[in-house]
Amino acid sequence: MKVEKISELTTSRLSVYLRCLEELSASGVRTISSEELARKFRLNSAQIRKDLAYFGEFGVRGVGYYVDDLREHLRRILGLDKEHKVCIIGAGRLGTALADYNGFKKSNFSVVALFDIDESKIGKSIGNVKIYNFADFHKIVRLEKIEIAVITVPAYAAQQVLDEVVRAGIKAVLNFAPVTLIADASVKVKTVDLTTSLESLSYFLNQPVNGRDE
Amino acid sequence: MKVEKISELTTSRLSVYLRCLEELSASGVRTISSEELARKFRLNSAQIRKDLAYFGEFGVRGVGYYVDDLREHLRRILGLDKEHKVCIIGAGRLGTALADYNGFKKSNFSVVALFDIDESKIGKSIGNVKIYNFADFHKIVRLEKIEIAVITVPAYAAQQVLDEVVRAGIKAVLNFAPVTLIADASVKVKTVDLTTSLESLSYFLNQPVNGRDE
DNA sequence: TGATGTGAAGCGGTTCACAGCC
DNA sequence: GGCTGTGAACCGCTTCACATCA
Repeated sequence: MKVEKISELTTSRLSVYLRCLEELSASGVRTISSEELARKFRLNSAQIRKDLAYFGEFGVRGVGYYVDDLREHLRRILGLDKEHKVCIIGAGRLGTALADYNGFKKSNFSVVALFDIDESKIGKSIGNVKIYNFADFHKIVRLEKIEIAVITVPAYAAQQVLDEVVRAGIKAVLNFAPVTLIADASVKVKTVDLTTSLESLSYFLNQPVNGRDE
Repeated sequence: MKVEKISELTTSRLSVYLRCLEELSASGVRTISSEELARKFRLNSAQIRKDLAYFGEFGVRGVGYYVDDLREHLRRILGLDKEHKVCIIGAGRLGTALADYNGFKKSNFSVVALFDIDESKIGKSIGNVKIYNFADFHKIVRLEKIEIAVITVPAYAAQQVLDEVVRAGIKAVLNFAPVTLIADASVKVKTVDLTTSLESLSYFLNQPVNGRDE
């Protein structure tokens, strides 16, 4: 085990490993070697071992890893053993779709608020999630102990929204607006840029040989 | 100019550069140096020059790049000078949100079909986009000349859907299902994994110092 | 014996620094 | 003089290969 800075590449893979382990656990597998895990899910065994070794010695030589044990370790490492409150800013199509998406629940994320500035939307609900006035953002964040913000507003408004999010003390942001956002280094902003993803795909459409899933 | 394999990192940045140039062009800027472009949009000037140099010599020494000229070059390189037909498989919340999203139009993508297997959805429309029976997938792909597929079905169905997509001859896929998909190397699959993105953010919530937008 | 944990090598991408050209 | 295009240096991540240990 090392004391190094962990890259986002590693943490993303931990999330993938966790998903694999959940699948294995559900189908009754008790132990698995890095080799077998790699073969089953198209990963690299050395990378699995190295990623895990950043955080401890979870394996048993000659045996492999205990599936349920490792799963719990990963959940703890990723901070998924505690619930995290999430808000979504921008109650458009994408924002409401995400608010309604059940897939986050098993990771212990719960969407507790939507925000918008459109009077006609404020006060309504999407599923159990109420749409609040963005003017009340700070208050609701404090009240609900929101830790993560998802930004689904138009590009032109995104930086302004992010500034407000940072001012409210939120340290983790998932941004869907197709712009590069600037924030203090103490705030982790991850941008999911669908336009860039598609445009990048478009390039490879015209190439003789293509790559595969990454 | 080199003849090398272009990485997805490069093509993604080209998409970003294009967006920057469109903004500059709209505000009347005629020429720009890589240095200034980098400063304005938080990029790296050497990287801009190197990325562009893979495709030609677009700049003028002592001057910089002609904004409109470079923009058109990038549009052509990314294949955005021609329209690309897109279909979305899975007419749930996310699929319909994407079908209704206008942001792709200016990149010359047009969503021409949604697919589902749910009888109650088939035949309906989201905006101008009709929901078809997935059983008719091959026929509609051929008829509409669809080149790109977006997968927004549940995880358990995604691989099966991808296999069908590949069989229909589609070479570019954007996948939102939280699973690693396996496809032939001639097909480019890009996965946008929201669960992994959030779980990765969750990790950084508990860390003393965090990174910034990447 | 068999699989982990890990130093070392390898590789790809980024940044530097400057020759070359407008 | 100023900025591009690019070889070289650098850096970080991935993969290899093996000493180590249950």
